[in-house]
Amino acid sequence: MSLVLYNDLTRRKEPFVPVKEGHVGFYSCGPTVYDYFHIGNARPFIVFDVLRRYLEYIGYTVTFVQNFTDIEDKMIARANREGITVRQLADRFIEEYYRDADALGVRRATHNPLATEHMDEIIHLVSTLIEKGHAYEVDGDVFFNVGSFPKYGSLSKQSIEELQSGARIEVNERKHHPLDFALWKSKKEGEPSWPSPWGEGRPGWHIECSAMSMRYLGDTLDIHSGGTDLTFPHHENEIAQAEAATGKPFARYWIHNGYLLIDKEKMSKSLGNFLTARAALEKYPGRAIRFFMLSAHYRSPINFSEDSLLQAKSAMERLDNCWSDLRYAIDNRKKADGSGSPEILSAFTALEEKFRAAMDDDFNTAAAIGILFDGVKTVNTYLKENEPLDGKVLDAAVEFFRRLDSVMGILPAEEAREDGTEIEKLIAERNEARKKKDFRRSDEIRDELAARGIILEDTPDGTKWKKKT
RNA sequence: GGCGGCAUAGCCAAGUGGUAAGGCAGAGGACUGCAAAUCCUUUAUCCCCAGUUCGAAUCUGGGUGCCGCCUCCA
Repeated sequence: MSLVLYNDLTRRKEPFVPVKEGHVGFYSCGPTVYDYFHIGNARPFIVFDVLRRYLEYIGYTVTFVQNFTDIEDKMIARANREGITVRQLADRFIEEYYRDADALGVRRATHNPLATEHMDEIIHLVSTLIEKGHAYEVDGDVFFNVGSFPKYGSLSKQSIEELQSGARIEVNERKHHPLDFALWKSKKEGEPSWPSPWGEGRPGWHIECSAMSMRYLGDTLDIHSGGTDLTFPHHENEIAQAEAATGKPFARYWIHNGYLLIDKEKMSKSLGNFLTARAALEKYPGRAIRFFMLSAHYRSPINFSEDSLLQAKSAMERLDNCWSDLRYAIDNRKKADGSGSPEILSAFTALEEKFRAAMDDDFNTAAAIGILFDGVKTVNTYLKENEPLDGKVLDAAVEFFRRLDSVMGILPAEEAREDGTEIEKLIAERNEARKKKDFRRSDEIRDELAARGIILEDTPDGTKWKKKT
């Protein structure tokens, strides 16, 4: 049993074999930091974070690189509009990116390179392309010569002619061919620029990813990922730039996540039908959003809706309840270290194997979540039907969830237990009242706590409390 | 015009040849002072048609519907 993933290069599932045994170089296209990212952008961040975690879970050392595009038309436009520099704009939204990504449980990348900090690599790559006859300069602009790269179109499975026939590209007479794209743009009034052999200017959008990915991961990456809308032209162009320069395969596996739809339509900034992740996070817990994203296969489209998010939230709460019941059992319920109940221990082992099989099959997170819930059922039933509880089983259950969650990242963070002295006092008072059958008073206390977001549960072993999600 | 995706219960969603995971919601029951949580029971023949096969949601062909890429876009 080993990892198989769907490679867009070949349009089929392939066994995963990295260039260097035991190591994975993984590049994922990151955001242009001109605004908050929207919930559709959040999908690749979350989904590829899980892929990265899974690769680590099965033993790989992963170098995960995700860029920030910090120089680009929209950056310039917005900075000008706000009367700040492009640098200031980038700094601000990089910070905002981290804030939202953190809230969504996305682990920090190994490297988050910035285009503006890799001008040497970019210029060097452009120069190489010119030297090798794959690019040409026109008055300070440099274009990639698509005709010089026969493989062009191989990722999107389109020939140059086909791409061109449907194209809605503006005619630019300085280009030799309509599909030629800019590697370097000459400076225009009011734009930041960098010196280059072709004069002052700035890089085109596609070149940074080729330059920076190779800078951190070598000429051949193991995995390159991004949203499916990047397949053409962005990724096609990345391949052309990199392979024309190095003569080596640029990335072994190309994986693209499906769109997030809203009202059955693609969510995008240009359509204006977007919801920022920030706004979504004000409405739903980050873990619920994450759960929602993982509840479908990463290549399928998913539809974002109030209802979907509420469903995800309820489902997540079932998981949370089980987890907190388990912790409560360990802290408060009598336990004995017994034989370890072999049947249950092996049930956990079997479930983890199923989890692995699901994830090995092109990262089937939806199936993986199903297995997580099989674990929930196993634990709940065990907690209900066994007395005394066997410490070994409880520990195995915790271990099971911890291991799976190291990949999924949807369980609540281990937070320092907050001081519950006052809550405990009220609970004691309520239980006194209950003993005297003064249910009016006891319900009053329960309502009072509920208003503060504390939910009580009366169990045979006493009253437990938890905070509302 | 070229390329691609999707169609599974009220809702979300796995499953890609052997008689449908999981979750949400609903119904009934157990437990509870009442709740909450939990457990038990219960809810589908897989868009349509034709074909291949002993056997198809799963393969083939033809429809229908929805979505996307070919332009900045995750």
